[in-house]
Amino acid sequence: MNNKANPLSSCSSCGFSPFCHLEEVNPQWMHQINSAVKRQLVLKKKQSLYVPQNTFHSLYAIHSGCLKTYEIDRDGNELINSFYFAGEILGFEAIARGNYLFSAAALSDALVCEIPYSHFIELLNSNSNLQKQILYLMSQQLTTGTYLNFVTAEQRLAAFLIDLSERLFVSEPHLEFNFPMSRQDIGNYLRLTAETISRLLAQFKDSKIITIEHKKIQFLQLDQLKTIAGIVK
Amino acid sequence: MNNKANPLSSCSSCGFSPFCHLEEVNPQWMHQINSAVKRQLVLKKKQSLYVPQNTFHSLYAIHSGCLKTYEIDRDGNELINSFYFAGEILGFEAIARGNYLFSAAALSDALVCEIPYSHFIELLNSNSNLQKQILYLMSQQLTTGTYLNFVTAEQRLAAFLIDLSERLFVSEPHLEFNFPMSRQDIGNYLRLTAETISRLLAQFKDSKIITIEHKKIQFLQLDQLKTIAGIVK
DNA sequence: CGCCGTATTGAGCGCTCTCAAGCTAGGTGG
DNA sequence: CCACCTAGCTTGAGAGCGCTCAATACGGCG
Repeated sequence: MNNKANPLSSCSSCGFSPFCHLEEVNPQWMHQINSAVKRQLVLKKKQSLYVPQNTFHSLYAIHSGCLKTYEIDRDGNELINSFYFAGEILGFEAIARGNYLFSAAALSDALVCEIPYSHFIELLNSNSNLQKQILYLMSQQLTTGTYLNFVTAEQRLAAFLIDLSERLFVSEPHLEFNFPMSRQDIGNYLRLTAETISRLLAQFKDSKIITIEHKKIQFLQLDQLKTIAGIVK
Repeated sequence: MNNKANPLSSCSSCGFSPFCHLEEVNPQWMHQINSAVKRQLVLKKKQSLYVPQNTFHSLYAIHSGCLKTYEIDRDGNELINSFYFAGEILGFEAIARGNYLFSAAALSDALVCEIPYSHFIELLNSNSNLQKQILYLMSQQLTTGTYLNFVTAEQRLAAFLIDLSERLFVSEPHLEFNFPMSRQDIGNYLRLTAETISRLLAQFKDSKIITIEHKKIQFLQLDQLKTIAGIVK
């Protein structure tokens, strides 16, 4: 892993900025947050950020790029626990155990900010608004990926696609985007095979619900997709 | 929901005490925690604690009994999100959204303590050790129920049984215990049918891995069960 | 251009579901 | 105390969804 000489220039370019997403960006926070970041790490595609054997010391905020956390089961299957995109934070699950539960690896070239847990705690103690924000973020993580709950493959994939479109662009959801991960990764996440993902995408395409060409997907009927996902509201 | 006249007498009888599990019980904490609890609620079996439409105001600590959180999908299936046992806290997932994501209902007669979120926040601000403890608890919740990850029904059930035995008795895991929930509930949680649960339990029994009679289960070969669950270490 | 990882597509199998019938335990009322 | 009732559990037979295995096509990158 490479260290960057100049850690951070501004809050807006910092992956730690989700702390600030919900409220007006506060110059004082910016300073506090920036000082909590130890260094930025440049990750090449497929490069590992941490493995379960590593003792927990730091949280990581994603500045740019995508990562996955995963474990390998007894039979050699890669079980992806979660995907992480720009502005999201990895490592919360390690607080309780003292070591990382999963392996984390980059899906693309990525830039992540390391936040030592001790700095993080100090930061929380110094600012009760940040504290609320952290509770908010952790709570949010408790609610993400709930589509693994769903029973059928169709439902899971539809819900995943919608979630993906919402998380890839924090500002506004896009109807068209590129998959940051392979069919195999999607399958490893949804507990389906790459073949099933491929077949389902073809099926959605035949039904005119999406267009898809390689990594590029476009939603033609978002409502229909939501119906399949079981998001009724 | 009934209100009790006398909210709390001592920390040891309080469901909020998981805050204190990890470190020496501190009299000062006890006082702070007890004052954060608004009231205790007595729940009858099958009674509802909250539904998704309810605005989020409070967290709930389970003093005694068991609860489940669930949602009903488009096709009418009850998807259980999580089970909660004595000493565990419900509601963290609602912090981000502002309302509860799931319905919560009692699996048995239960006693829960209501902790208004505003009290909770004050409590955190007043005590940085409690703050660490909360991060610990929320982190823990990020790591529970990971066996839904597993692919085969056998694996999921084995992992569920082990987790259950560890969570039902905080002090020391028991090899023998009674199921607090029905086969149907287990199935609704693991995304399997009650019939499949029944068949798998019979299969484990035939393999001399467990004994089972109605609600009473005993582990004969915990190692074997762990192997099936894929917990290799 | 040629290579290799990734994606698509097809055929057949197996695990889990569905549907259905019988069983058990516990509760209720006479 | 017993007959009955009901919800939950068990067990069986057949169907279907998603998996396995395999062949082929595609595309990025040297």
